[in-house]
Formats: sequence, structure tokens, C-alpha cells
Amino acid sequence: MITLREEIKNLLEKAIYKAIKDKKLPDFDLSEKAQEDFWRSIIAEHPENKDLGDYASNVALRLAKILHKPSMEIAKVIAVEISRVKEVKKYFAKIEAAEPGFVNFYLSPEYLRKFIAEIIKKGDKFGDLKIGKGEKVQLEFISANPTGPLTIANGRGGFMGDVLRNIMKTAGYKAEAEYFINNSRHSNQIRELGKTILGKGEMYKSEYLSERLADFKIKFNDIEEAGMAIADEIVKDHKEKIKNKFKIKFNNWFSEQSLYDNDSVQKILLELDKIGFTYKKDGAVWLKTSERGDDEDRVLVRADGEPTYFSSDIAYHSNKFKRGYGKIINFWGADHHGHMKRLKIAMEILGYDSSKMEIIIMQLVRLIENGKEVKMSKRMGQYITLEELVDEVGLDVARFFFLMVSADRHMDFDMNLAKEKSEKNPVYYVQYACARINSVIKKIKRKKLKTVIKISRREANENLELLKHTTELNLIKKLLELLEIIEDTARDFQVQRLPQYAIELARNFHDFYAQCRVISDDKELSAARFSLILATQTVLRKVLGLMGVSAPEEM
RNA sequence: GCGCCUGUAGCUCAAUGGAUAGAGCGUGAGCUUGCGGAGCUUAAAAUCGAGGUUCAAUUCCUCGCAGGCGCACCA
Repeated sequence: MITLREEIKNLLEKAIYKAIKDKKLPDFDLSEKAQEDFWRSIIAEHPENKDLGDYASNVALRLAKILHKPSMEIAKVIAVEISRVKEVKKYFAKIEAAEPGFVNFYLSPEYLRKFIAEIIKKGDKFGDLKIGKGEKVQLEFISANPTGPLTIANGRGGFMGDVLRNIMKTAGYKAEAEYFINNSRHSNQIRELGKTILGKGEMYKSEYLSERLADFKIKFNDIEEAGMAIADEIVKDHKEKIKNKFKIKFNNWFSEQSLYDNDSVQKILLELDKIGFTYKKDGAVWLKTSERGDDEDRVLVRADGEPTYFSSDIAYHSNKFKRGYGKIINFWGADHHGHMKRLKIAMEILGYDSSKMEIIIMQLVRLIENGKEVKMSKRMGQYITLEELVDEVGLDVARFFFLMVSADRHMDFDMNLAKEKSEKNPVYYVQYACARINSVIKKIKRKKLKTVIKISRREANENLELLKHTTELNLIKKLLELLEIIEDTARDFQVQRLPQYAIELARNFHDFYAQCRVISDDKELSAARFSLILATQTVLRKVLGLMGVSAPEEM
């Protein structure tokens, strides 16, 4: 399924070359590369002002310099020329030039109406694209340290990762979610965890840890064994919450320790040594990352003989590359950003294409209540856990709120608004649209308005022509936009587009609902509007489904 | 000190280099003998500052100012 934006670009290209051939526009001479860049810079977007059309293209503005002609003149020629292309009538009622040189496209109502039947027919498959072409992509997220409860920062990455995986799948990628379990017995954190348990340290002392510990009858003598056993227990707890409480799906759980058990780490260290990128200093083994632009070299093996986290991360990521993913997407907290450069350098040293690796850095989250930051948890005496937050505001709200904000922005989670179970809360605003639609559908079915249902099922759907109210057409346009939302998000990973879109869609629906009655004496019109709300329901469910937010039938 | 991220309406956030910068909350004014008023309409209200690139800058570049994060033989 090709989006209309792409179609517009194709039509523009066709029209422009035709115009050049007919000498209505001067010819231009660009290298193949320059032409490619040129077409990439051409956009077909939705103008903010609806009077300016449904799509607008900047093509004439871009051509002005190349053709040495005023952009408005070019726009006029293109508008005339493109209107003559045969397929154009299928989509547009009008195409015209506008100052300072935009080409504006107005969708035809017929084209819009046809989509209603298509949406209903496709059902939850509507929105599925093929742009991924089945390419394998991997997303790794959360990967929390098994030393304490899952945090709200884990939640931000977890929900974003989960949703991006859904989107990549819908866009036609073969997307897998993986969780990296930080359970290496060689790590300091496992030792510190063991020490904490045995009362020989208190780095990870917490209410949470005491709770896990209560389940253990045996006494540990060995620090490492104690650390490993409790880490396992914590991982189990994380897994269970992730699956059942936060509804985040993973395809694989990858154990860090397994990289030691099968000698992957040792092999990587040997390989790096063989390439000549390591050296010994002060009893430690170093990787010459500074030769590839890092500020300094990094330690691979500590003086005590234990490999660092950097080593196992190199082993882990080269393992990912060997599995043949076209894209390797990682969600990391802002406190890890320093690690990004050296990991990419290490991958390059090993000969992998580090541009396939996308690391999304998430800035920190603060909880704000009554204008103040809430830091302390009532129960745990430490930071508020993700579980507490979800218990407090509900999963739908938690997911929606985390998704609303772009990853690279510091996020203030508004507890007051989140806890507001009313029209004030944007989540309920969207869900209310679902409930309203469901209520009307139920009413139509209960009243046995069989004629309405029957008419709405007609293949020809000539009754859809009755949909001509502005709010009806605007709603259809918004339904269509889902395809672009999915396409864009699969390309740039900006998942905040989804909640934004869901709000806009709900708004268009509520607007329609306030203006147009679905059930009326006019059976034909009722049937047409019935089709429209069925299509709206499909799209609402789809977008909420992608976000992992429920679409309630009643509230 | 160095590196990364961020400064948009009173608050929380949007805005693939485009035309009049959008939402929600809050504030003001309205709308219903009918499908769920948890709705709709409407008003006031914003790009941190100074330069630069561009036909066009919230967006790109430089320099300030402010906030967050990082700068381990921790993970």
C-alpha cells in the first residue's frame, strides 16, 4: 500500500518531466546524485491552514533556483500540467498554485469515501504497510540491572520500545524485542548485591531486596553465589511484572552470563587483540578506541583479570550483528550516553557497519505532583517504582503519558493530570470516543435497524455519497492519516506521534458526533454514517492497540 | 573544564526548513426537551538572547544565558 504522499511525488515528477518535454519549463542538468537529493527535498505535507488544501508541495520553491525562474510561475505551470495527468482525477478535486509558489492539492470527496469501505474491509489489518520489506530489526530495551525494582526510567524505555516494535511490525519489518539480562557473575554489581545480602555491604540495601530475600530459606556463604541467586530471583520478578503488569512483550531474554559460559567474551577479546587494537597497561587490557575518535582508550579487562561491562557489551553487540539484523535499535537511559561512542567504535574496529545500530537515548523522567517533584516512595523509602506508578494511575494512562513526550526531552510526568479520571485526562478523551462509538453501534444493533446495517454493507456503497458534511470529510481525512503516521514513525522512531494522532482523531470524531446524528429517519444517511463510525472504530482500535492502550467499549 | 540532551502559551507537551507555530490542563464567554455534556463552539495567551546561512528558521550553524545528565580498571 503506497501512501498518498508518495503518489503525489510520483505525479509531480511525471508532470514536471512532461512540462520540460513540452518546453513549458526549461530543462535542467543535474547529476544523478543531485537529482536524488532534489527529490528527497520535495515534500507533500498537510498545510496547517485547511483552506490551503489537504496537501501542499514545495516543489516549485525548490525548482526556482535550478530553473532560474520565479517559483510562482513554475508552480502555475506544474498545477496546470499535473491536473492533466489522468490518475490525478482519481484523488483530487482541485490542484492550484499559491503564493509564494506552493502547489496545493485538494482531495476529492469521492476518493475519501472509498476509504471507508476499505478500512472496514481490512479491519485490524488496515495500516499494515510493506515499507519494511520483511527486513529483520531488533529492539533492545529496559535491560534493567537486577539489583532493585523496575524504575520509572525503565518504564519510559519499556513502553517506547514496546510500541516502536509494534510500529515496525505494522510497517512491514520483522521486528524482535530483546531483553539483556545483566547477570554476569564477573560484574561488580553481582558481588555488591551478594555483599549486601550477606550484610557485608549496603550498596543495594532496600525494602524491595528484603522482600525477595524473605523467600529464601537457605543461607549463603559465598558472595558470588548469593548475588547470582538473588539476581535470578529479581529477574524473575521483573519478567513477571513486564509481562503481566506492564504488558510489554519480549521475544528473547538474553543472558549476559551466557556470553561467558560459551566463551564469546574471550573470543572477542582475542579477536580484538589479533586485529592489534589492544594493549596492556597498569595490569589492565585496553582497547585503542582513541585511534577512532574516542577521547581516551577504554579498559577491556581489569587488573584483577575480570572483563569489564564494555567487553561483554562488545560481545553482545557483535552477537547481534552476526544474527543479521538490518537495524539494531537500543533504548538507553541518558546516564549511559557516554558509552555510545565507544561501543560504536568497537563495532567498527570489528568490521561491522555501526550505522545499522541506532541508540535512542532517553532523558530522565521526573514525577511532578502539585507543582513539586516527588522523589520518595512511600513504601520503598527510595525512588518510586514503575509498579507503584502504574498502580496509582493505571496502565493505560502510564503508557499514554510516557509515549506523549519525545525521548530526547526531559520529561515531567504530571501526576495530578494522570490521576484525573475525567475529561481532563487526554487518555479518557480518546477512550471516550471508543465508548461513544460502541454505544451507537450497540443501539443500532439493539434497535434492529436492519435496513441501516444492510445498506451499510452494500459493496457499491453509493450511500456514502451522502457524507459531505465538513466534519465527516475531516474525519475521513484523519482516518487516512494513520498510514502516514505509521510510515513516518517507522522511519524516525518518534513514537510521540501516536498519542498526538490519537487525540486528533478523537477530536475529529467528537466534532463529527456533535454536528451529525448517526441514527435518524433517513436510513440511507444513517447507513453511511454507520459505516463511517465503524471505520473510525477500526482506526481508533488500531492506534490504541499499537500503543498498548485499551479501547474500552464503555466507561 | 570537556561531552551529550533540553529551553515554545500560566502549566505539561506537539510541530519531517515552509504559508496564520498546534493540542491538553488552567482562565474568560457561550451551546442540550434527541445517538453517552467524560462532548462541542469561542476568547486571551508562546518560539531564552545575539549574530549567521536560506526565497523561507521553533527547526540548520556560531557565540552567550539557563536547566538536566555524563566524564571509573561501575553497570
